[in-house]
Amino acid sequence: MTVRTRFAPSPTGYLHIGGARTALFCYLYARKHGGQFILRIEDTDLERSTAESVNAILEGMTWLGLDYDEGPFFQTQRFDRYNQVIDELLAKGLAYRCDCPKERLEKLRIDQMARKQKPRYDGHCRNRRVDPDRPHVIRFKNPVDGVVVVDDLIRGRVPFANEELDDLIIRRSDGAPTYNLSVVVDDLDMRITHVIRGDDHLNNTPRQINILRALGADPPHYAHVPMILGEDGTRLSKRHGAVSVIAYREMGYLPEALLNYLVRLGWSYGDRELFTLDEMIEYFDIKDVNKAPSIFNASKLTWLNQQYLQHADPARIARLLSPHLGHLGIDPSTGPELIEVVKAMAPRAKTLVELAELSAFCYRDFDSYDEASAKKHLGPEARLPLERLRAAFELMALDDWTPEQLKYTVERVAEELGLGLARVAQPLRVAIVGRAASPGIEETLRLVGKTATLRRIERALEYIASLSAG
RNA sequence: GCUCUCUUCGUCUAGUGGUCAGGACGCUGGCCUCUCACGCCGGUAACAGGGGUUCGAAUCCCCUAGAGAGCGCCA
Repeated sequence: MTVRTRFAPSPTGYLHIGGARTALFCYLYARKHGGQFILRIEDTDLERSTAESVNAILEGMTWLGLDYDEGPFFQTQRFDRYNQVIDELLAKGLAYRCDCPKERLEKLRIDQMARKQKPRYDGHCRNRRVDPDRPHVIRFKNPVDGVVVVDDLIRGRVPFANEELDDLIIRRSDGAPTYNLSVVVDDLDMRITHVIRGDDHLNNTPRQINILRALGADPPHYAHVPMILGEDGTRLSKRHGAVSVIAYREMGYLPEALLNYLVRLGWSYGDRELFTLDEMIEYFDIKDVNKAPSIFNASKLTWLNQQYLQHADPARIARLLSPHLGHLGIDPSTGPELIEVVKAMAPRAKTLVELAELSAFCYRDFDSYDEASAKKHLGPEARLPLERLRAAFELMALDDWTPEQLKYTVERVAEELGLGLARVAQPLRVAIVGRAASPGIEETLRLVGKTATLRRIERALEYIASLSAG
């Protein structure tokens, strides 16, 4: 039997970090076994489901590169099928109509809580005849005794006593089927072999198995992956900052970095930290996933992103960087070749956003000097080196404005003045970049270009003069 | 409250009866060096607690504590 997994988010928000990891695990497991990965949108909650959320989820999946073989399927388009199954259950006496008013249910719950019992439906309508023409819901007749065992690929054997379960609603009074029913029917119809999903569904699983059995089907394999928690150890939510996958794209993260981070959350392969998607597929096994929840650690993600930024194809990074430069009001076509800028700057940036900021000096004059850098390198003693550099640069032909010539020129000026290279290169760097950090000085000069270099040296000289005057 | 689940450095993890408890991120000392980043060498820091079983326990059993999830006409 070929492996078939599915990712089944409900479109009530963006694709979040936890969902993305579940999707990744489903994807990897299917790919590893040469099976199929299916996307299903669980939108039976008409109240909260939105088209925007569907788009956001699709966008997230596409960005991450988690391509699915079938779908997206929408549960709202399968209501007829669910109702057919519900009617079948009804006809076979495996489900029943219930018209218990909400007040009764509410009172029941309060009484049970008061008696320190788990709130459960008491089966009041199990053997009553409820008029089909009056408002009612359909409940599944859960077995009253015995044990359901969830044989989980990650948790192991988890037995549940049927007496802990109650007769859950499978069709609402408005005729819409509920989650537990539609999931079961879909997984069955879509021939899902491995249900890989969040930990929060473990308690639902025995109910679903019971429905499956009532339908005469064998349950699929289950794997419940632990949750991802925020820095404070509570369930990841908006107040922990960015939780949507798309937010990470906006913050300048690479999809492969996010994927790499996510796969290592709850899973490992020896001491290995870096994985390409193909390597993940090769090494991943759902059985190796940890049982304990893990805390989302942004600094490790950032480190991974830097690793990928360092080794990614410059042409691709250039493409991804353009919009971020745009946000800063920079048009890359107005300056040095973007790909050259990327080659020089990308290894020093942690995100695309940072890369854009660090690269801005190549395209426009900076606003002001970094205070500490100016204080350290643009004192009176910087005047002479800068003047000599200006003179030397002025004499250079545009054709000679190459890293080799520039390096030679800077070194020569230092030599002539009997200064260490740092005493010359650093003032120059602050003069043309605005701060004391940049690629090698010759590379920096080349990117800035002759005109801007001379203009900025002039500015630095004025700055130095203003210090002694002021 | 009830049911289920989980528990190794701050964080992600390796470990499946005998290890100086390993790696990674972070933090940190140093080297490299025109600066930054990278890289390299080093440091920091953990078996939740208590009982057993065993010659020997992070590893097996029990209890306690803490954490998470579920208990909806949400998914």
